[in-house]
Amino acid sequence: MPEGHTLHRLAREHRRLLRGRVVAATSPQGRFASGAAALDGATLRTAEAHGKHLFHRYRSDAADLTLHVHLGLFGRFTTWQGQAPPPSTGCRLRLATVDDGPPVTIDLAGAAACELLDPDGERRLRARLGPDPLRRGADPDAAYAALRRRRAPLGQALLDQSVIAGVGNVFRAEALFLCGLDPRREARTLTRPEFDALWTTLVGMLRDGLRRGRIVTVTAEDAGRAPGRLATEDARYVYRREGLPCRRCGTPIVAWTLAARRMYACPRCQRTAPPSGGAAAAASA
DNA sequence: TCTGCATGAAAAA
DNA sequence: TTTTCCTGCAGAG
Repeated sequence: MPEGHTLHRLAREHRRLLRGRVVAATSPQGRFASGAAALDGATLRTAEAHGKHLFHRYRSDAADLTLHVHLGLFGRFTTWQGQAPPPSTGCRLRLATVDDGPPVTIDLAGAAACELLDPDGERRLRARLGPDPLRRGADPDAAYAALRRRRAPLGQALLDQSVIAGVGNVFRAEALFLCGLDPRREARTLTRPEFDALWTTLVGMLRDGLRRGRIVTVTAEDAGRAPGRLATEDARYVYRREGLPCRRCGTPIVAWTLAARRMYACPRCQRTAPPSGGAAAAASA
């Protein structure tokens, strides 16, 4: 489930449950044994997310330590308050409070990255990330400038974390649908008004995902009922709906592989052509 | 028990 | 552009 909203939600949860708490850190699976040893007995100062990256900031004796986690496709955190079961065999990192407060245990498994970063390492990592719509001060101009530099298809450019940090496969498909944009168009042909609508849509979707804890893009009007109660497959317009009728026009949704990921779109609702050939394309369609 | 698949991204070729 | 690495789960056999 990890797109940007998931990581911001985890950061918030970890701050709420662990900020100021002393933790015991272990690596039951063993692959983060040395890192866990360094973290053991440290106090969490804060947790934050940038795109799909999560950072825990700890103070241990005199040293400051930063834990960096990227969940990748399979990673997941599991949290217990009170008694926790034994860690699963794949548990890379277990954090468990050892102070007098209420007991909290957080397990991490399947992460693509779980490492301690020094300030320089974090700087290099952050330099590769574009603006994150969920972070204060996110600069849409930087995202637009990056898109205008790319010859790659818009659908591909949107997954590039150096363009906009936090957008994943669900958000890209749904945002492009809602904005009526053809994913195959060259990113650099995007006009400023088109980009502004796309950015606004993404900000809204990410914030909504952060609030709900799940991705629901279908409006109550299009769903015909309260979207909060929709089953996952009914909560989206195009993502994983190949062959099913578009909720707006009834045309079957199409899917293809773009930049090694599945891209979904409505061939009728998403054929906005670049401004130069727009009128002719629309007339012939 | 085995297989395939998943909301990701880096390394290799 | 292809391969590889993370793990857990559902569905098939």
